Amino acid sequence: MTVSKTADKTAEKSSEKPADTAKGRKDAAEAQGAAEALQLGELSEQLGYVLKRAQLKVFENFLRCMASLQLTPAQFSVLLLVEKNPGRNQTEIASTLGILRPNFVALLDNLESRDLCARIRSTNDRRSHILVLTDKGKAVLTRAKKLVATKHEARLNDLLGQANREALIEMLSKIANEF
Amino acid sequence: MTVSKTADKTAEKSSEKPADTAKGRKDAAEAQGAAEALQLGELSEQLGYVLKRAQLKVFENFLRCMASLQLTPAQFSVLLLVEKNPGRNQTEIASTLGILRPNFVALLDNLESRDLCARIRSTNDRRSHILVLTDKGKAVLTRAKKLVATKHEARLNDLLGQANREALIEMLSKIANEF
DNA sequence: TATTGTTATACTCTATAACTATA
DNA sequence: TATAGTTATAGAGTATAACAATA
Repeated sequence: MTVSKTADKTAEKSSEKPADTAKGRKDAAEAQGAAEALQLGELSEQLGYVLKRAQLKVFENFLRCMASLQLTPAQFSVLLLVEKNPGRNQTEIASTLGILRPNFVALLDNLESRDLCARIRSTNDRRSHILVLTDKGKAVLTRAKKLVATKHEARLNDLLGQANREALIEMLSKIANEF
Repeated sequence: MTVSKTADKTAEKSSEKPADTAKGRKDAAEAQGAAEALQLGELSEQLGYVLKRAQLKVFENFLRCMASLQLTPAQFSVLLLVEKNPGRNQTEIASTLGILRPNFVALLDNLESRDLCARIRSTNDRRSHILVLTDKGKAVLTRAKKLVATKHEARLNDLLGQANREALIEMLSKIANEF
């Protein structure tokens, strides 16, 4: 455990943080000695509420599965997108992921400092940086995909079943794209 | 529009913020002149990715629907939980929602300053504050529920259908509770 | 003049430590 | 000694403005 959820600053600090992000919430829920659980009531039917709680759980599980590679969901998504779209610049990769250009700089600094991807000055337009995966980046991404498939997705399949998992992702995509 | 996503500081500032949280992301995706969309590839099958994007969309829609009442998802969840569980203290309400006690103080200060809920010193244990909704709080919550039902949930039903919406919430609850 | 990458900065959310008043 | 509410504070995430280099 002890996954650094952060890890985007230019100078990485792989210090043993006191806890995964999960800890705080868990503490919050377990602090007092279980004095009769509260009634959630309509809250358990609120889409936003269950969506947010589910998202937190999924990200926590992702971080645990990726602990050996030290990849956050955001970093993994960048690597996936750069692999699938080599030759694109920072603006294109960032905006596709909903990351603002200023915030993408530190994230890329981190990946580049770990030799997972590289900025290449474009010859066509010398303002832009083309992004590519390094050999190490490709290797790490391959291992990351395997971890996601065997640990992360497998867990979800156990919980929901293959068919439900696909239906879930389809509905979430629809919400993300059309809501 | 111009919903202040924040609104938790003790002294509320209902200044016209430059933009809803959504704007930044939208700008990020539309900034450059649509130079051939990128391939999402495996990203569109990643649970965490679609979950996060869907959650952001749902929260944005929630804020728009609640603009007239100026209630955030977190504030709405507190009002719902206090209504359903009157006589509970701050620690119990906060921990059930996964909010840490220190962070719950400003949130409550805001609701109390708007006369939506009240802290009452417990007679049994003078350390704790019992939480209750004020009459105004009950009235606002009633209106909020109607807005959620007629605008927010209705939108989701249009998009997915009633049956799918229920299946979605059930799956998300399962993930939130068992993943 | 407009755009790319960048810096600086601010605000929100989340997290921990430590104080106070009560128990 | 332990707990409830609180304060102070720090770290990530996310947002905007503005600058240098380039177009």
